[in-house]
Amino acid sequence: MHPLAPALPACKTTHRAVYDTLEVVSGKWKLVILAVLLERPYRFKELSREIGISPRVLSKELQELEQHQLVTRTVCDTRPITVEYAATPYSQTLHSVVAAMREWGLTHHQTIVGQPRPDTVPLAQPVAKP
Amino acid sequence: MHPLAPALPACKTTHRAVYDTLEVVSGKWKLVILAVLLERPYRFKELSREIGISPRVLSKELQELEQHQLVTRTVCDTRPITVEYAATPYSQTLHSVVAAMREWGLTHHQTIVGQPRPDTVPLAQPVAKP
DNA sequence: CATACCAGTTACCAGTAGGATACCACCCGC
DNA sequence: GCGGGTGGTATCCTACTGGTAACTGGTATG
Repeated sequence: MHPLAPALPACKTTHRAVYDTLEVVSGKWKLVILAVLLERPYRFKELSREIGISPRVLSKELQELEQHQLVTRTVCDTRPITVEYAATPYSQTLHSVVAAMREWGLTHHQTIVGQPRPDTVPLAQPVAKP
Repeated sequence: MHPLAPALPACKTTHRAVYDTLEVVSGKWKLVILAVLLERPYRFKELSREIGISPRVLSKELQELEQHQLVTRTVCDTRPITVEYAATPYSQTLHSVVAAMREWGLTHHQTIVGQPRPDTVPLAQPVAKP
């Protein structure tokens, strides 16, 4: 499996590895953001609207992801200047994690609710609060 | 992929599914506990010592996992009574998530630190506090 | 009887994650 | 100048996460 990994006292190795991963992608949003960015690059506000996260929090999350080399931030020389966030090659290594969570979330939702999410519906934004 | 899944407006579907998953396994410990329990059943204190989590928090996490049908709690009729926690068949469906995080954690640690974790060392418990 | 282990529970408390809201600077079209 | 788009920051605040410590109640061991 991992050539450098030693005798593998399974439990210790496993739980520490999972713990290490969680330290990087902890919190309510990091994996969600990553999941979205792994599909295609997004701009800031676009991302904010897409997943429904306030700019303050999004900004913080993106900075942390950038520090961990999981996303890149590129300023595009357009008028209105736009900023594009994209998943890095390194974050591709998280793809299996995200994919697994995606699959599980889909089937779990059906297990609980008994029907798939109404994804294709016009999906009125949570309501733009009158 | 999922027969019931419709036209798949990829982004929405993905981020919601990941979000759903995170609602179940959020927090610092749930996935760690699950990772360990997926290897074999554990008793309460055993688990507590293994991953270094206080009884209060462990108790709460286990209850939540139980509510989500991800672990079972069985009281064993031994003297000192022991309680065994085990992963349910349903939690097996999370195995790919845990496995992916395990793998990522292992390689990530090497990427950052440059060497694998010293797993096999005697691994003095965080120090049993005198 | 004292001590120790089991599986928790309760009380207390600090740090923070994350939400709401407002605001800034920049550029465009009108 | 005004309104609307961009990408954020600043401020404030609350609820929750999670840690420590102490305590219960049962059984076993010295």
